[in-house]
Amino acid sequence: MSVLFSRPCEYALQAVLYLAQKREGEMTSAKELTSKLDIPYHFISKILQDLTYKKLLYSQTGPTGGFALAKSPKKILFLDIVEAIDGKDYKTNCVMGFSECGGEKVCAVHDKWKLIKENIHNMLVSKNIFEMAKEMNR
Amino acid sequence: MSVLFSRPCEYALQAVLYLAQKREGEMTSAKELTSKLDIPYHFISKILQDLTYKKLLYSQTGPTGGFALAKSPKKILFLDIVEAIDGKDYKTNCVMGFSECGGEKVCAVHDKWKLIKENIHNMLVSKNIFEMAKEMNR
DNA sequence: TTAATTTCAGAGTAAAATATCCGAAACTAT
DNA sequence: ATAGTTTCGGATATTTTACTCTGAAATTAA
Repeated sequence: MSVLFSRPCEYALQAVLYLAQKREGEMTSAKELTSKLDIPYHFISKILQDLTYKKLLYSQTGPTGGFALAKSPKKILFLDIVEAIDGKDYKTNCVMGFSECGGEKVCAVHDKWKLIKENIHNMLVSKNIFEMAKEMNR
Repeated sequence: MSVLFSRPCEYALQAVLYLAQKREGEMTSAKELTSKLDIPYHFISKILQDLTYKKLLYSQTGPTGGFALAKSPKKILFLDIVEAIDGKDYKTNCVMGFSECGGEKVCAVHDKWKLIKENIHNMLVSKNIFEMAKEMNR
């Protein structure tokens, strides 16, 4: 089902993008996220906790509590989320699964895949999530 | 671990590329493939059977038996293998996992991802597996 | 201070992906 | 014919990923 990123990573991207649409500092509960996005409650909760632990989100318990971005959405890139959840695997692993590929020996599509990876990286850093959230609102 | 294609698909690509290095018509056993490539015996066997069922390989039982490409490696593309095993998911699914993305509404990186997908497609069709196998031999 | 609402932490379950086993059928060579 | 070697088909097992449950701790407001 998922293409390039893990399921938790996809959910994290969706959630962060949702939070980026809120006014700065406003708290959003896991409950709201689960109803607006189509993500199981306990699962998104875990992911949000994880992002909080990694300092990308800020959280607060109690009523009026919830989650918010830890810093301005203008200063957060897609790449920050992706690397927090999935690490850098997509950058290092051979697209054909050859374990040797990368050093001395290299697979048959290594160079082409390298270019594509650069494009992907570019996609992840070229816009901040504030701009992205704004785009999606239309 | 795997980046873009499923594990079985990665294995299939490796196996087919190995077969493409053989002279036309020569049979190769699952046993040989499992020892040359780093793929579990029973698993690669299944994948080869699957590719045989899908007419990409030809097979024969008994000693001297094994698997061979069903047609000339000059007429087989990477895309043929990928679509046989994984289908077209990477072409249709949203990279952020939004189920609505694609029709009316569209996600924040839809256009960029579309370009990348075109690059990937290009990578899968620009060379046939005969050329690829030749390259990798050096 | 109590009840309600939220996140937190850790364990548990379910489903999907990956890998294995086994007995049968097909083929080859002796 | 028979023994050896291979693929075939279907079931099973294992591992990883996705998802859930439960009880506790923090916060808020009445």
